[in-house]
Amino acid sequence: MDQLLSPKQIAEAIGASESSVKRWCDQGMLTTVKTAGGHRRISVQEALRFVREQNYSVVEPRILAMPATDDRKSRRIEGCSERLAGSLLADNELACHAIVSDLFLAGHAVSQIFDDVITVAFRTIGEKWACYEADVYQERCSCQIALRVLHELRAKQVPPMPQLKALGATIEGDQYSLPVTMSEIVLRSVGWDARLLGSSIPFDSMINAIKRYQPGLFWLSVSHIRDEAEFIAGFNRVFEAASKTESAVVVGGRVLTSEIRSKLRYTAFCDTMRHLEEFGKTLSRQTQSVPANSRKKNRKA
Amino acid sequence: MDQLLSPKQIAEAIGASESSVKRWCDQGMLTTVKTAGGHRRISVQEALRFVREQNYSVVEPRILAMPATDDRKSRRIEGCSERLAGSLLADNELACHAIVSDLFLAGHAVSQIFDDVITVAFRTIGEKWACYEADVYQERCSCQIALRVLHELRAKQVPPMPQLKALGATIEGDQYSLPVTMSEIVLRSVGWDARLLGSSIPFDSMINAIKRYQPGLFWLSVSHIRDEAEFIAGFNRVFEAASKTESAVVVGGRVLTSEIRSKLRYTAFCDTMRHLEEFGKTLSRQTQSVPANSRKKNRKA
DNA sequence: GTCGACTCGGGTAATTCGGGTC
DNA sequence: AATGTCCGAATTACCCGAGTCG
Repeated sequence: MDQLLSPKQIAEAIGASESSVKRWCDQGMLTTVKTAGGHRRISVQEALRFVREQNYSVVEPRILAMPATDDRKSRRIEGCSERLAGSLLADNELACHAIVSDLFLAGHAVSQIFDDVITVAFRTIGEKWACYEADVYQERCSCQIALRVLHELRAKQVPPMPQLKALGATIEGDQYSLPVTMSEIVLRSVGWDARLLGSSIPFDSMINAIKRYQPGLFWLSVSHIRDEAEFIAGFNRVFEAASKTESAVVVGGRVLTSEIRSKLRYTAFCDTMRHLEEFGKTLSRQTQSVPANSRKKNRKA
Repeated sequence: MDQLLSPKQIAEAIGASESSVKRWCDQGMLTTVKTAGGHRRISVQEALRFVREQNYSVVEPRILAMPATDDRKSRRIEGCSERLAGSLLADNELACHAIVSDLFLAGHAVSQIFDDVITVAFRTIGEKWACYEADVYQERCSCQIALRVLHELRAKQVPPMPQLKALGATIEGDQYSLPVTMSEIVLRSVGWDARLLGSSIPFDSMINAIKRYQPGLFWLSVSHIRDEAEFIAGFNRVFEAASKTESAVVVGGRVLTSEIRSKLRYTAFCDTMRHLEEFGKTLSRQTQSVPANSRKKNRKA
């Protein structure tokens, strides 16, 4: 468990430059181990000692603190879902932010981070809950933390262009805001000006919103259905309204069995965030090129 | 995340000279951390706390990552609720952030911003909704925006000290997350390490959380009651559990009529965020001074 | 063994320190 | 009493070709 960290990681953790850390090592303020090739390696304990004593300062930006810190592995997707689940259950918000933000900065697509890390972590938590190893409040508290992480991620995205409107919501009685928020961020990552109406929106209100905004895309994340017949009827009314404004309708959610889906009319069903990303990308290319009388460049590759 | 700034950057941000900042640091008016080489570093939150308390004006808000406009006019509370309601209904998220940031920078207490601006704005929206001048989706969409604004505000607060634990939640069936999130921020502003469990938490789960965390304060924001008798019974069970761990129990919410309140046992009922702030301040002084065998200074003036 | 990412060393430019003075 | 400016010494940040890690 005693991980060794490189000067660069230490530098990131305490918000200093790499060369400062190297200098501190060489001055003996920070005890190092050397690899065969002469690279400096610092143990987590030593780093923490340095932060606390040598220098009465705080570890601020990153993980250093509690969770088993990581190597370049923090840039890899593998293993992150377990670490995230652990940090969520341990109520370690800082670590959760660090895990996701590292992956994002390393260039992973948000859809991938969501599918392979966040969704998996919450599946793990859900299983523990089913086995009575975790309480409801832990799951809810984890959701709160995750929402804050998502908000921060959203704030880091480049602002969308306004000509590609998308609207999203969950149906009445469905309070699960995590998936629908992830969808919003995924769509924004591929150029849509996606706006979340919110959770638990009545079908009639969705129709009003579609009429007013005339979005190119309307998405619905369904995690809970109160009344199946009512849902099917309401949903198809939404689809009709969307047809009139030529809005694509995308649905997702694991409660939508193929049996239910067979009774629904929609433009696309997305199993994963990756699917949604692909669909959003394709549709935006079309939407952009077809009515684009004004000769505008397609956004960057 | 929360990065550290040098005295020069702080000086630039608030339009003072570098040596003034250094002096303030040395006098303890600004809490600093030091690099191994003895250079001062100040966190963004600390800088914001300082300008808020000392009524300094921020010349370069971007350095402190604030979306503020900081016109002189926008520092007054009056008129802000109307502007906020307008910006929310117009879906202008940036403007909403700016309104709140300006007030925050100008030094208004968060409790005041919540009571006199955000709550009032949502009351306005609610009235429009009742008169069919606004749709459900607008109200929900406004909530989404407001939640993001609140999250950002929360991120700008100085991190709480861990010895003052507080937990909060809404009861099962109550999905109104705005008031309970505002409560969290208010408590954090007066020194509590407040954590929101989430919305719609079953009473049993609250009791588990109280047993595990043993918070000094437990708060409940009640915006909707499904079954009155059930609520009263469940709530009083929570109060009992809280008594065993000597946790204060605070409730708020306009659906709690005096008739219902008469059947509840609690430590305090708070009508407004200001009340909550006052109560939180008083209780934290007690909690802090009573078990303080270790002679520690009360947090600085 | 190849390869991309990281780290080494060392040099240089830009900041910051502390103190004294206006 | 508080602020702003100036200074030599020390510290930190940025850069880059060669070597190392995984």
